Amino acid sequence: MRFSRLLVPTTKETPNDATLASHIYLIRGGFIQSVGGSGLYNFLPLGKKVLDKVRAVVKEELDKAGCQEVSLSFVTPSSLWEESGRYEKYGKELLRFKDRKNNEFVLGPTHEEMMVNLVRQTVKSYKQLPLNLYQINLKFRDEIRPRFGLMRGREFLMKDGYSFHTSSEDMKREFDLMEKTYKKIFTRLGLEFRVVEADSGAIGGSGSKEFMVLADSGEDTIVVCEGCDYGANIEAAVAKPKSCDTDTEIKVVTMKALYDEGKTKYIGYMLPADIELQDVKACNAVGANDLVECEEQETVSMMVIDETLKSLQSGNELGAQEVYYADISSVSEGDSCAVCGGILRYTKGIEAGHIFQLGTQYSEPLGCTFLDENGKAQPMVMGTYGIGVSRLLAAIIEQNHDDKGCIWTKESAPFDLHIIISNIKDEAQLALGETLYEAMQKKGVDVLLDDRKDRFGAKMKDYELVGVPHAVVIGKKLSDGLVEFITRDGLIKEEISFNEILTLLTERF
RNA sequence: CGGAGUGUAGCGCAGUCUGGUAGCGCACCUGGUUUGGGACCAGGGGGUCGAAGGUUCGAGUCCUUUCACUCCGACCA
Repeated sequence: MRFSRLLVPTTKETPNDATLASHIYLIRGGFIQSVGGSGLYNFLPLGKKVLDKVRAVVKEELDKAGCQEVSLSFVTPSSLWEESGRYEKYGKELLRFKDRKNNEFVLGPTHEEMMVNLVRQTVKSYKQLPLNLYQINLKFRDEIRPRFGLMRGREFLMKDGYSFHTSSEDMKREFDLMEKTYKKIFTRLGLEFRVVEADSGAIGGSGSKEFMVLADSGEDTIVVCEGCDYGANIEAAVAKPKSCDTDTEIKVVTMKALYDEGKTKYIGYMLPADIELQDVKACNAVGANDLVECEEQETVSMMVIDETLKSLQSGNELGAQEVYYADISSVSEGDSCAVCGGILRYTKGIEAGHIFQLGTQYSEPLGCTFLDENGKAQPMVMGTYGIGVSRLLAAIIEQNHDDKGCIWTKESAPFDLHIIISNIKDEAQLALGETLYEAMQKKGVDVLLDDRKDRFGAKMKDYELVGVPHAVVIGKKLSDGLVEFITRDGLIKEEISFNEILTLLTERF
């Protein structure tokens, strides 16, 4: 591609709403364009190229693991969501609308219902299982507060996969396979990441793991062990229980739990005074949709006692109708690892992937069953696996940038090689540039030739902003027989004889 | 949903207090000079001032209503 023909609106100025490096450089580098704010973006040619490259890596690894790609209708009849019970539960993030015949639809924020519907209509026998289907398609979530560019847009590209099994053992085998596959994907994309234990959130299910790209700007706090590879989202992290005895000081935190149809309950949470209540664990412990803070209550309808106090507290003296024990304590930095006893630390991560063991949570209400060897109908056991593909672009830049711009990794870069002709009026420079450009193209290297009339400085700034891994600069020193080979990561410049540059490029690419 | 703020050219902003025919930088177009770190000179195009209503001889500016967006918090791939 010739730069002079490429639509890359790079800018000097940073957009005023951008605070994150990935947001700033994706806009400034002309990869994406904001659509009237509010978390919607157009992908310009460069952004689309990167998106396609990332998508290709995801697809390749999934296909190798035996998954099959499909594409589901983005617009989904509301009736499917009513069947699963999520039409009520999902809340305002779900964009609902009507067509001209007044039929109700939703714009898919995730596609469990749609995929289960597809499978229940086509799969009837245990002989057809297991099955792992996925798509890489648009999702829409009407986020309360979209921000950070591609990190949290309302419309985004997501890979969502769903597997169907005859038993939970087989589902767990697939779950492990997906963990391995995801690790390969993130490794190929050149990301530093950590697989952590996670809370299952609104999608539901039991075991779940998140793939966290490590970056200081990440929105999630994760707990990692210094001694072993234990890692967990702070919402799900567990530490080695601290020993408690009758002298341990106790506190009770009162919260209001919100349930379907506007029902509320007051819950008392009892835990050691020096440990903070972990909200997500606390919410899960009582099966509520949400917890809100409230005034202290004289009586509560339910008392949840932290497991560390199990042998010491009965809870009866507090007058609660029901008493449960659960892990509701949060993990602090410096706590001991439950696995190896090492020291736990906090770090920040970007949630780029999430895999769940779903079980029969969707297959049962939606009647997705198969006939087993005895001809008996059984609900399929499911797993679900997601990757935020457009978010990955942001994650790659968060992890790979400097104060000049993007530094794309090999498998994500919009081009393999960037050739800069310093002054196109210099015939020798122009001729060498064209020669290299043609030779590389013939070889199948995706090369960008900066043949614009601009001055050297402007071209160099654009190169640094766009962030292709390698560049050749053909400039002033050509009169001494030299060109420059640049590695974007670190901006390392090597002077090469113009006779040898073609050989070097041929070897490297 | 709570708190704060902003809507004026493609982008970034001034002008609003004190009403009087729309301005700056970047970008864009034309011509010329320039070519190793976002060039310079000269000329040029581009706006129902977020929307609706009101006050006034006259509204970007004052009043009322409304919409949108941004930032800070509680939720999420």
